[in-house]
Amino acid sequence: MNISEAAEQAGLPTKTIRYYEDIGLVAPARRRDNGYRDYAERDVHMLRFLSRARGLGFSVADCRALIALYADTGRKSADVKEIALNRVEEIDSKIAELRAMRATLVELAETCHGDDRPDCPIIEDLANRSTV
Amino acid sequence: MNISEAAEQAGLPTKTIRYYEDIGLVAPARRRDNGYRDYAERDVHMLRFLSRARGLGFSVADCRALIALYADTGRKSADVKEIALNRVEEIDSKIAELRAMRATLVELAETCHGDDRPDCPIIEDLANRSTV
DNA sequence: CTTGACCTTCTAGTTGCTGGAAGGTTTACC
DNA sequence: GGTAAACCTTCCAGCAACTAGAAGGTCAAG
Repeated sequence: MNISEAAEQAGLPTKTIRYYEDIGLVAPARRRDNGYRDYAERDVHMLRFLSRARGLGFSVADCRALIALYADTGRKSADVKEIALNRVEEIDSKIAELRAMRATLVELAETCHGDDRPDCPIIEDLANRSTV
Repeated sequence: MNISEAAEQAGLPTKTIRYYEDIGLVAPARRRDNGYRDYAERDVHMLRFLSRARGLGFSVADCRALIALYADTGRKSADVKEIALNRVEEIDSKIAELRAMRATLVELAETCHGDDRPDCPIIEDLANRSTV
């Protein structure tokens, strides 16, 4: 099948598929006589795998590792689990960071009357706050 | 004062300060005879303002708007508040997205025995999950 | 007078794509 | 047979927001 159908089935833009091939995340696709890429079910399967992993926030580097483990039928499930749990930790710190930002912003917004007057505690705070 | 001292006081790397000047986020610094940038308290104040705004996750584009409002003594506090509240919304959706990812990953990791055996539900899931 | 810590500009790399240009191919329709 | 739309190809540029490094000028201390 052509790249656009593979793209639709995998849930990825064609550009992204070519990009993944470019950076060696997937093997170069088979080519037809006219030079068009030709995808088989297996290829689409792999692309869908990538689409999901990326959707869960795994980096391209993570994906490389996951693909290697995917292909390695002698893999240890512990290796996969470790990557997943690392990702959970990353997510946790990101959430904590966002929550802290949110709290600060809400606090600032609450003390701002938000009308036509020019005095604004948000601006004040950004200009003068001593600690983050 | 030299850029490195301004950097320290503002809590930004020197590289970043030059970059901000480059993209016109701050006005070009005054120069001394030897070509070195020379910063006054006011400049550092502005850089600190930026450092804090960026630390709260405001984009550089947001910062441009905030700086304009900061400089505009006739500003409406409502305009600033709106930017802050938009940012809160962005943070909320980001947090929601991360939480969803986290839940999926934890669920997967929990069903994975995580030992030397090759069968791994995480890999299985990435390969076959029907919906995200 | 030399060493080391500054400073300058410039280019290029990071992550993960995305957009667009310039051109070849295929398909459908008249 | 012609032609227009909808594919496909490659390559180059750009996004955010820096960051790293190279090549070179300057300054303060001993």
